[in-house]
Amino acid sequence: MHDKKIRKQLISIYRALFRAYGSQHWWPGETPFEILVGAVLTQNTSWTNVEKAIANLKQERVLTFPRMLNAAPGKLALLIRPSGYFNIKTKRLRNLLLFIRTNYADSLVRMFSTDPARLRQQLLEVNGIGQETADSILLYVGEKPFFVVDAYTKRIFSRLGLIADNADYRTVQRFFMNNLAKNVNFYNEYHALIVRIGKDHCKKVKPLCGDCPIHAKCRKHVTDSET
DNA sequence: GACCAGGCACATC
DNA sequence: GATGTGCATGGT
Repeated sequence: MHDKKIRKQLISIYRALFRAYGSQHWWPGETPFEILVGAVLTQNTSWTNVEKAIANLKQERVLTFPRMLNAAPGKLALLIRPSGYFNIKTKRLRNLLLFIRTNYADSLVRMFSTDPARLRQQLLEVNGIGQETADSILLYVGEKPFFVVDAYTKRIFSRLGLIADNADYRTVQRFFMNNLAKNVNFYNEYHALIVRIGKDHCKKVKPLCGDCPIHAKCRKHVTDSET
């Protein structure tokens, strides 16, 4: 196989991004619980809106496990309103917390001391927790080496010709995890850098590749696909 | 005023 | 199994 070439390419893309943007210091959040909540709130939502919601939660002092679960759902919904989908996200947050209460006695430490692969399966059974949210929780809260795949990841790496444009989540995740060392800090930074460049250069319709760090490859692929 | 954002579940074919 | 739709706020 040409695995070696692909690995080198993935590393060189990472290096180019890191040179351009430096460390992203992810996940933005002060406590594991804040990161956990942020993972749900940011579903299909810009982080600036999530920040407003989290600020509300902090101000009303409900950003702890017991207080959030004790809060009236209506009040919780009101506080997270700026992050959008506030009714469904209220349910999702409560589903997640109730899952942790039932299975791990309100303890994130206890939760992450179980087998990570098994925990991933459990998280996916919680209504409202899909693959990206589960992996974000595992990586950024639990510090388990799961590569997080998001819309930017698929967009960028399919444009680079490294994955199929219709590849499903697990396929893309395996692509990265089979070709990169399973290292938490590395996965953390790589995903954060992908989001960073995605915001600037990889809009849905027209990728803006003017000064993008992986510009040459990116432009080449875009040119190819438009001809 | 359209379009998009660090998804997910559910309905329908 | 693929494809479509509701969920909702705030920034560009």
